[in-house]
Amino acid sequence: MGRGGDATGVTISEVAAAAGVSRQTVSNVLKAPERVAPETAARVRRAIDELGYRPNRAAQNLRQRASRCIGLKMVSPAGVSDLFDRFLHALTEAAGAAGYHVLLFGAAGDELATSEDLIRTGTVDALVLVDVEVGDPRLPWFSRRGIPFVCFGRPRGQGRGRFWWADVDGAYGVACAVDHLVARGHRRVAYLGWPPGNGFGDDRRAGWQEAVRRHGLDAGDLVAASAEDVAAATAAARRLLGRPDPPTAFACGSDTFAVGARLAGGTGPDGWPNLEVVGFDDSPAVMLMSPPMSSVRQPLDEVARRVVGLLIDRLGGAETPREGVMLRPDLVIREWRGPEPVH
Amino acid sequence: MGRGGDATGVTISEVAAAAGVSRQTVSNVLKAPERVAPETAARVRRAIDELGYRPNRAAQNLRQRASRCIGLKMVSPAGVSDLFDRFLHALTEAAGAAGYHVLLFGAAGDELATSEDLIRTGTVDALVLVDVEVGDPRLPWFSRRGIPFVCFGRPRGQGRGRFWWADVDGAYGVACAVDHLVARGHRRVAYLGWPPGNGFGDDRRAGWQEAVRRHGLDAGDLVAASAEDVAAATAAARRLLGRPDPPTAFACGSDTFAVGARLAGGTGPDGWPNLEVVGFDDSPAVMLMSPPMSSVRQPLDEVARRVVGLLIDRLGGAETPREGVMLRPDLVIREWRGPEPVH
DNA sequence: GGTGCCAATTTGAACGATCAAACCGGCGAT
DNA sequence: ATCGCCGGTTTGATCGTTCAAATTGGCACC
Repeated sequence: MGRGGDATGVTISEVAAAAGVSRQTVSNVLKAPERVAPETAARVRRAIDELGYRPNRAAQNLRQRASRCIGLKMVSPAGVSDLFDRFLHALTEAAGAAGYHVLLFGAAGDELATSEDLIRTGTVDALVLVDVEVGDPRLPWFSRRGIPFVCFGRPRGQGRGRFWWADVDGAYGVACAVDHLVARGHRRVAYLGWPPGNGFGDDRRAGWQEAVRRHGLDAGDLVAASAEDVAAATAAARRLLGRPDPPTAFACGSDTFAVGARLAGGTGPDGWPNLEVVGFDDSPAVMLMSPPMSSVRQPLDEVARRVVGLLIDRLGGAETPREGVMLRPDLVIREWRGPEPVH
Repeated sequence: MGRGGDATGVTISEVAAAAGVSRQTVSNVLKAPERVAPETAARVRRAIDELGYRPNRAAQNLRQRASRCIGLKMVSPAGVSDLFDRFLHALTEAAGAAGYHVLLFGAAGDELATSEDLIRTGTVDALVLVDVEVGDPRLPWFSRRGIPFVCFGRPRGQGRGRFWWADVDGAYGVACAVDHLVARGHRRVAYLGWPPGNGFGDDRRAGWQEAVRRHGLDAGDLVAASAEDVAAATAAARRLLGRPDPPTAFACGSDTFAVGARLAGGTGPDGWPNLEVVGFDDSPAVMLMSPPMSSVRQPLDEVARRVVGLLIDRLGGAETPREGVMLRPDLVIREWRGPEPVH
């Protein structure tokens, strides 16, 4: 169990001496037990336990030319969604399960240079990129320099097959939201999200479009866009609601839009909101609304596992697949209190 | 500028050969330039740039017996507050400014064992502990084993002077909230927070108590407690509001309580809430309420800087200070829309 | 001209692990 | 008896850096 004491290192040589074997045998006991005679292994293991030996990570890293760390740039906490937080949690767990650690680094300064430095110094073996934008310059830049990375978010506008990525099918998620609202009896289901040009924004809007067509609804122009903040979203939703044949429900590109839409709908005399709205991301804020809001939830645990899996394949030298992984989100349905849809 | 190319290592020996000097001289150019003749230094620097040399981190770590990483256990994202997220961001920046990186590790398994392992293997030099509880077992356990750590949150119930910590004065923050409400004309200011026994909960309640006394208000028993979730908080606030002389405003232990209190107060015919409430933590959710809620904001950037500063002192061998740092939060005031206080 | 000293630079030896190759005794096959 | 082989173990070298001590050349001083 080790005698506790100070945290300074017991080396493999000390263990070897204590067990009366060579360094290499100790190493074998830990890394390739099948090469060691059982009784020798037992003796070595006892010495390891008694001395509390733990292999020095820096020495391993130096020899093996790997840090078993993956780097992630910290992004500023912004907005109501704790998406990054949850992804980070999932990534930490997934990486840990694969023997890797997550090393965070700051946003200060040039991200490209900082990232390259982490790789070149061997501080991390690879990078995880989040918030991948249309034509994201990081992808070709890292790729050209041989910097291993995997994206959360499919690369758009630069050839699918050239990078490794995992992503969530936003179109499918919004389509589920529409399906749900239609099943609840709504016929005029609007969409509120980002203006065109934003990659995942376009994707989510396309999901609404597809579902609306599939259900044969005459809601083709019930679409609004705004900046992703509550005030702007409220104003945009209000414009749609002011039309002669207003929507009775909204599917939204994010929870922030959804909060805006619900505010625009106002509340009835009983205090319940007038407008049924489904959000996207399932942020903590939407559960503590009253009544709580349904929202599309991204399978972040699975995304993180896939990202780590791809990373390990990539580091293992697998040049072949270079393919992305698309995952399906779930709609988290929360009971509605408010007016039922009427036609 | 480096020729880019693959990410594999250029070593210090290659630079030395290119510049026609010894390894050590290259090292000196980087670490102790005053020992090197200017023209030699220039030549070496040119070689460094041309080859794109970057020192190997593992080799440095091995030689210097330090990883320049600090470990932080990822805590599960819970509740409406993005406190951890923001602290993590601040810590990453503060650590980066001091030449350290933040290494995250998962919560799976035994935290004590996992943490000790990170230290013993030399993966991290020190730990940052958050969510320090009353009589937290981690503190004596790490301390006994010589594991360097600094807490965000003062250790309670185990001798102030024995550990390094930085914390935010919650009592002061709540007192500010009360002062603000009193200045706005309220005379019956209630408190809603955690039941007694929780360290920072008691602290924050004490701040309310002190302020209420100082203002000579007869609000001594206007205090309620519940679990920290919106439903429970709403119920608890409702009980206070149902009394013969109900409070006209609330100071709360956290934003979650505050959301509950505002919900319990209900809204008037104009849609604005009836009850003026001040929260704690300034989470993103409170800004997007309507009207946005005032809240006490913890100075997390400063906390992180102090934590890193203490850590470096600690690692530098400073045994003397062993003192905590107490920081003052700010009240973020947001314009109130709703009934003015009446007596 | 020898001595001492200083600045500038080099050499040798770690740091702690692991890889590759060598070694060793014993046993079965030839 | 010799050879080859094999499981088990050890030896030597190496990863890339930095610390500590040694070395060099130059210059002033007595």
